[in-house]
Amino acid sequence: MKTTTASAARQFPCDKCPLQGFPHFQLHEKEEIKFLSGFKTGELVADAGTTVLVEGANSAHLFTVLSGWGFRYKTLDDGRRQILNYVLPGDLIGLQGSVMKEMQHSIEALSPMILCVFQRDKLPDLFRNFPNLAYDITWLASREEQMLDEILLSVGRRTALERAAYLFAFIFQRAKSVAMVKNGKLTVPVTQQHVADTLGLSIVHTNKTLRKLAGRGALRWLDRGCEVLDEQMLMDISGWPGLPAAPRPYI
Amino acid sequence: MKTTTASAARQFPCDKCPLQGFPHFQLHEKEEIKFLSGFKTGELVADAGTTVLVEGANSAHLFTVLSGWGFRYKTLDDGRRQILNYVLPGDLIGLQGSVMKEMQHSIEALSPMILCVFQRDKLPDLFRNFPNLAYDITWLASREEQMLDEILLSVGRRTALERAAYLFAFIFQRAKSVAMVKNGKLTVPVTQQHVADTLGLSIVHTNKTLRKLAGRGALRWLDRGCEVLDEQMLMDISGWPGLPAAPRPYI
DNA sequence: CGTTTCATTGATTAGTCTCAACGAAGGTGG
DNA sequence: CCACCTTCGTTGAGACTAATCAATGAAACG
Repeated sequence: MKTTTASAARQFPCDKCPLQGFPHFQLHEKEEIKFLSGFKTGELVADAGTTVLVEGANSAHLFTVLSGWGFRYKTLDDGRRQILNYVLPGDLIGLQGSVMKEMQHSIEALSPMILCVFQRDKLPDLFRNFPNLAYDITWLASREEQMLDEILLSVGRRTALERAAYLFAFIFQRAKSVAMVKNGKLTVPVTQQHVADTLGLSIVHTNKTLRKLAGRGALRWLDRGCEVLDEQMLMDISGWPGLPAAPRPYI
Repeated sequence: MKTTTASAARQFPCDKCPLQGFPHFQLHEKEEIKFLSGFKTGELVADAGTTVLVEGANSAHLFTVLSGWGFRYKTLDDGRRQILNYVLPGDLIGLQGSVMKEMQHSIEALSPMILCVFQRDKLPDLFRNFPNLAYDITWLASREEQMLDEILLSVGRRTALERAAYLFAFIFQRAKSVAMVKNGKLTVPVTQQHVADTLGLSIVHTNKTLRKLAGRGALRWLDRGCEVLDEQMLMDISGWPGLPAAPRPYI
């Protein structure tokens, strides 16, 4: 397991945060940006395959993803792994570690990532002086919960084919909202092992399920990733109505 | 489907909140209690089987459970149901409906419940003037996320027997922390259909799995509920390390 | 006293897992 | 530059887990 590579370079001052550019992202007040500039302690560049946060660590910082893909996961003692959710630009990670005692899950980079690093001990300060930002954090926590609800429904009650279709429709829509979809197409940088650990299936059965979806033209498997081709077909197969398009905050 | 029964009677003023009595629950400041008294609009008494919150409703209030059992769930179009988590005294429910546009899940009472009802539109006021309470809400949202992480790990990666053992160990510990366990025993007011919809299994297989656990003496199935007998055995079977015993807030 | 809900059980079927093997691609070191 | 190794995707066969179908009994209810 690779360790994270820290980088002191700060390429993105908060008033030029790259997240500002995304369509549904709510902008901050001047005062808030000023505070956030101090709240932010730097940037972390993580290579693909890197573990960004480890379960059990309590020294965790708080991060916002500026670019790249990652995933949250938990493992059982014997090594069985469950991927809980994927992490995309705009997502806040490490809140559990800040609010509770320690992180109960790990986070790993799927692609090179740039993370905005916040100072955990200034969080009370944020709550005291910037109620709107505090509300934003709560909003983001609620959203994560809502995503988990839907993922749990899927893993618990959908068939393998429906589950796989849901997963890629879901990822596609999330990616679309942060401008990662180019020309209606998207390449998700995962292996089939990742997909298996997300869906709660074996890797063999995952392969057979993905081939079915590929056979229908819903997606195509590439070198080391999945190209989503037909969002609508995936939604039809899974019976998933899609994500509501609402304005969203970020920190 | 029964509808909820509203009750105007207010039996519990905030300074005598029954949740104060529980061991790990953090107490509030006087000022906070004063605010909460205004934040609270009344109490809701729900009978067993009653739907407290419906998916899609956006008029939802915010509630804290004062007593009784409930569960959160989602359903697919064809009726397949997934129970997401159980709801016990001290839990805050309806936050998704307050923070996002609308609820994406429903909540139903398993036993008679008493809920503390809050006025959703005063939530910004709370964030503005009571940062500690705002932090508490975030804490509770984080905790829900953490529970969901663990449930998802279980549904995705544990065997049927491990899953069932985990479920009742988990419920037992949560119930213990709010003094619902008497003499080391607990009766959970669920049917096997509830258990099946929690574990992502069919009802037939759930029955066979529960009989195995009963055969080993870990639990006993009663009239309409499950009596947890051997917490340690359930933890051993599931390989679940248990809940951390930390002080927790409530609203 | 019929009706409904819930738990239970056996038989059969379907879905998924494990085992095993192999090919393709990429990386590494000699 | 090539031989070797590793990772990843793929496929088939057989075993096993869990779903479905079907039927029954017990208790609660109106």
